[in-house]
Amino acid sequence: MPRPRQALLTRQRIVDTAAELIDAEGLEAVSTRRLAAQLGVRGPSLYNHFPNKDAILDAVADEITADVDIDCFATHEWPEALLIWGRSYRAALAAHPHIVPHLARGPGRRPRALAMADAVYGGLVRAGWPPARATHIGALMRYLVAGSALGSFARGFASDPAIYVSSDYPHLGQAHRLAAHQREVDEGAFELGLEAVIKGLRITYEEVVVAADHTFHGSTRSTGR
Amino acid sequence: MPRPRQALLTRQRIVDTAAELIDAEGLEAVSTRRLAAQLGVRGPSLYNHFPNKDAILDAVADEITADVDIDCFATHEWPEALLIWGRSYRAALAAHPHIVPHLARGPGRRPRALAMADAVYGGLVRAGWPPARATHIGALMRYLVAGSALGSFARGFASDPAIYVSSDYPHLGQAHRLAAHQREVDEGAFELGLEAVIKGLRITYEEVVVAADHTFHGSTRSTGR
DNA sequence: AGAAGAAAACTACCACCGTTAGTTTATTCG
DNA sequence: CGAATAAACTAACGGTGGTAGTTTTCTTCT
Repeated sequence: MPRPRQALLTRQRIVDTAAELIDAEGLEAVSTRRLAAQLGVRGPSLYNHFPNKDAILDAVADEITADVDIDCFATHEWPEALLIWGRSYRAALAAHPHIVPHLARGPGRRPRALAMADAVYGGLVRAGWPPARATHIGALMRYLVAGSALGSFARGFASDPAIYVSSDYPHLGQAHRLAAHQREVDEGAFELGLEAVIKGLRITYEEVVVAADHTFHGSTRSTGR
Repeated sequence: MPRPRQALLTRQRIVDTAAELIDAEGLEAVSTRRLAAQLGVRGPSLYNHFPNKDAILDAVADEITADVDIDCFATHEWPEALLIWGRSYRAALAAHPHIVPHLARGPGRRPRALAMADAVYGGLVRAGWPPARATHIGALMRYLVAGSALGSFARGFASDPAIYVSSDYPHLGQAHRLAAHQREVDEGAFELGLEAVIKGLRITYEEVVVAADHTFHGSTRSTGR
């Protein structure tokens, strides 16, 4: 089949189909040939629209982060903004957990990931956080979001109770039940962590930012508080 | 070459060589044929010692977590224990960051990972944390350790400044420098997170565990909230 | 309008991957 | 001593990401 009268593929259609395949069967199930088949086409045709497979996954990842709320950094104080952003970020990823391992490689050149990093960093610095601390906070939030959305903790436990009855693991008698409650566990752990982090950061903020500001009071530095 | 007079391979030698290869060239560089070549042997010979490639990676991962300090849960109060355990866990993984993506799939059947989960969970429950909370705390710590050891945040930024000068990202002007400071950033973020989490958990502990214990003082029951 | 060039599908490969089957020979066990 | 096991091998299977080159259609330029 040579060039068809009406193009069979679009970047958008490829991205959408890849996302469906990832959600349904996981990252490993996505091969160029399998994805192409789903699109009614042969493998190499994808390379007319993307330079390589990684670029396709990048596009999927970028799309998934499209509706993460980053405006909150312009409209809320930093602690509330972190809360809103973190929850919407996690929700976006948890809806497509299989893409998270790809996403965990870093923002790379995905435009929305960069815009997000920019908004977070900018918001925190504007609030008075020292730049290095702002970077740390952004990284820290990523750890929580990615780990929890991936479900890396509970998912790994087997649902077969026999594995955990060994006397080597006296406290893991109920561990097989984790597999069934994975979503609740990972969401609960995220909420616990998010709130603990923000509580802890408020304390640090008083010590580092507000106290320092008093020392140099009258400086032009904005504190956001 | 048939069976040699002296066996060429040992499980230990395979695991060590795999670990070296992973550290030197990353997870993707490890193929059965490549690993076998490094051992002076052909690919399929590995299957005389391991059932499949995944089992080799599991063994590497388990070895790496060998010297994580979990005794601290028997010898220290829970906040100090979390601090010691978290730091030694992170240090162990950060020494071999390329294995972290494999490890992030969960404890699976790796005995040391299970022993660790057992010690953490047992220690927290013994300290009075409700079982569900103890699970959450363990998961949360894993998120921090894995995310930070993976270097997932800073590593992803390109060292080419040109990418970040776009007016779309007004605050990322220095982002290209993150690539050079990756280790410091990820370690700093981990420390910030660890301390914030423990600060936050201390507050929660007072509210949830101590207060409840006063209410039912003298009872042996642990409370769900 | 007609030529030139780009675009989008294809087929045919390439080297590599994890894994299995079956072979040969050395060692170990009964 | 014979049988069974163990550890290496070769050969092969189906699958992978990706490239080269072909055909045809669509678009663009003169």
